[in-house]
Amino acid sequence: MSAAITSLIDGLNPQQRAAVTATEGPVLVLAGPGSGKTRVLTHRIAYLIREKNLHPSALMAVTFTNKAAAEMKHRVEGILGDRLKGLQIGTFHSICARLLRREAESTRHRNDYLIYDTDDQLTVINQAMTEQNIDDKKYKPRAILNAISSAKNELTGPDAFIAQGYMAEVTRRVYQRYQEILISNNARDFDDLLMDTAILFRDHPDVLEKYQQFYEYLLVDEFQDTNAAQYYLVKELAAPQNNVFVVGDEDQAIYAFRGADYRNVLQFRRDFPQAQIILLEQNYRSTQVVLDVARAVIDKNSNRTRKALFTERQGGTPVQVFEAYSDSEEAEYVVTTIEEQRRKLSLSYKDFAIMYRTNAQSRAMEEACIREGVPYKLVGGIGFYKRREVRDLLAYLRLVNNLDDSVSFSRVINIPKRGIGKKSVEDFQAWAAKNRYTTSRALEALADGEVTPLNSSAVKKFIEFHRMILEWRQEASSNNLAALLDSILIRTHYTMHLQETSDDNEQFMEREENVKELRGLLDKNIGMPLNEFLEEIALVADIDTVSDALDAVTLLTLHAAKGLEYPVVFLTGLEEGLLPHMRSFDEPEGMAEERRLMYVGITRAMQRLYLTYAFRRLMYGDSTPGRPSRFLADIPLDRVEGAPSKMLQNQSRRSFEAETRWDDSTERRSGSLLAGLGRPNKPASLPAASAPKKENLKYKTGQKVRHAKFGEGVVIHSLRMGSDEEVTVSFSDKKIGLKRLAASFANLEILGEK
DNA sequence: GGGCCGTCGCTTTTT
DNA sequence: GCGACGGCCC
Repeated sequence: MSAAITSLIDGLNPQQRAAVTATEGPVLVLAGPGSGKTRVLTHRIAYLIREKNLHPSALMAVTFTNKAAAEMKHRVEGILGDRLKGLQIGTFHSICARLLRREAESTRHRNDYLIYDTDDQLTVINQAMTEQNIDDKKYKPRAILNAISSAKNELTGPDAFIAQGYMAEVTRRVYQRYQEILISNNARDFDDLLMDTAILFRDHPDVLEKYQQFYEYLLVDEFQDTNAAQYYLVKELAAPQNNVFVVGDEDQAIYAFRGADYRNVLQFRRDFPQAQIILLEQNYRSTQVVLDVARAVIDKNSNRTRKALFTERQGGTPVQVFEAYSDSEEAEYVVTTIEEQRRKLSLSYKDFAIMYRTNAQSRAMEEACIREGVPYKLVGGIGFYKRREVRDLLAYLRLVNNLDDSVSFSRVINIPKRGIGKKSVEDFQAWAAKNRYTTSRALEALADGEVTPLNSSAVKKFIEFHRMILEWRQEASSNNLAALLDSILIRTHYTMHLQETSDDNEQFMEREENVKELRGLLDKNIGMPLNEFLEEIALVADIDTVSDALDAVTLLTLHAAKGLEYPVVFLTGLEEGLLPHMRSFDEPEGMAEERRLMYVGITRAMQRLYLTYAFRRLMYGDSTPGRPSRFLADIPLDRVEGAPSKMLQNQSRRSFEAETRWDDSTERRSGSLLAGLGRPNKPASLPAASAPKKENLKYKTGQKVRHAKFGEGVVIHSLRMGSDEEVTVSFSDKKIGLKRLAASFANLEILGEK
């Protein structure tokens, strides 16, 4: 063994070493969080290239995000010290997208096909529904889209879709038409990228064989989050040698909603009984305290391989729990704590992450960051490519690339205003559909003077628009995309349009800035064919665009946090209905996934972990009461420390004791702060709000009250304590904050309902 | 065809 | 609390 090889496996533990060097045949690695799985993957790639003398192009590595792919490539280059020409590394979607372009002649699309995102998909769904007179009040387009997406992820095409029941029949009809429109538009949705590749392999054994021979070794990361289509692709490509290496952790499966099925891990063992199974159990990321908390949460899930995660980093700072009155107080606490800890521990802003279940929760955090002057970077939310002006201009670019894209066509045909209204566009599309014309064919027919239901002035405007696009098409062939965008901006007077449609100057400037940013992006990619540029931006994930260089706090959803790590992590909004999310209350599998989500969040923390929740939270514009998440009740008390404020500390401690103690007596909980813990319960029936009425208590949640000494405040909740009533009040004087008072002594004056 | 204004529904999570 | 959409009027 050469010195270079030894250094490749030096510093790896025996299990990691086994995973790196087990090159032949199927291998399944079950890797706990922080167990050095990326290290294993990169070293394995390097090992295959160095030791097995493999050409990089004979390797295919699938990662979960483009960011992870880029990082992996970078790290392998760091090990090998040279370029990895031809190494295929990327997400399933990006790898399939490229493959489908290369093999276009064996598919139903041309190689300049477009990739539709969710908004585009909904436009097509709506069109398909309108055409068939399906009421979108009765059948939610979004639900139908989800059903179609699930079907595709199971590799069920529109013809194989069997409808049982009325809803399914509606779905079947929409699916049928939806797919026709996509093909006619020369467009694919995300799921088609996978399904069409699978179909290609099924119907063209010669093509499949070519790739089977080309890719001698396969590696798949985050295997627990693969769906049926992806698993099919892995299995097909791996054959016949089956040099397939998959890494996953069932406890981190959090994408069932998009068709992922962690049982693929079990399926893999069944399909490859000769597979080597390697467990990575040593954690190099977190302290023992963090791991204890993580374990306490995940151990409540059944049907899993229990792993004995361990670390050599004994001890650690106890997990801090903070109970806030409102979402804004929670945010304030998080941000001021970051500032305080950053100074105390000499950390950078980028060492901190704030995590939450839903994107909507980012708002309060952002506002607090702005107030406190803490720099932050937001992952997800309304991303750059979702801005109206960016979408408009991209629609022009997409049309230039592919004039059959009816979605982009109907988006910009009247932007800026050209006097072509909704009615004209609908008539045009209906006429095109009736004649089975694609959009470009229909436009040509108009120019040829074919009889249409449109009036002559409308026809003239359509023809004019068509000509304009064709001219840009000429320009696009030079691959100077920034110049092309300039032509579009000038010819359409787009800036003027922006000015006219902006509410104020501030909004106008912001939008113009976005246009400039898009132009900058096009300029950076000078020489890149338009189609490739469009493909690239269609497949970027929010997380891909986050800069590591920027020193700022990261705000992200728990889903986006997968695979990342931070010295200090804040898990926020730990409330019933949020985490676990109310949408998972009625399915045990959904609840188990929420728990895994919590587990993923906890295990991102290297040194310090903060868990926070709020009594009241702004939802849909008004404040609604909440209760601490049931998952908090599973955390061992001796790993936890209360909030810094003395009073809240007591409150918090009491809550936790209460939770653990009352875990098996649901009845006693009603009317208490922790009512309903451990039991599915819709926030609509929150005992905090409804129980006092039932028990005929004097004070009700939300009431404004005055105390002789503490001043004015709001009742958080009230509960019967023997013959007396215990009222918890949040006083407007911040120094007083929350108080628990005995009603008979406190003499609270009721000032009215909120 | 276009602009204004009121109603409604909404939120998981994402390639 | 906000954006999408439908109804209404010019």
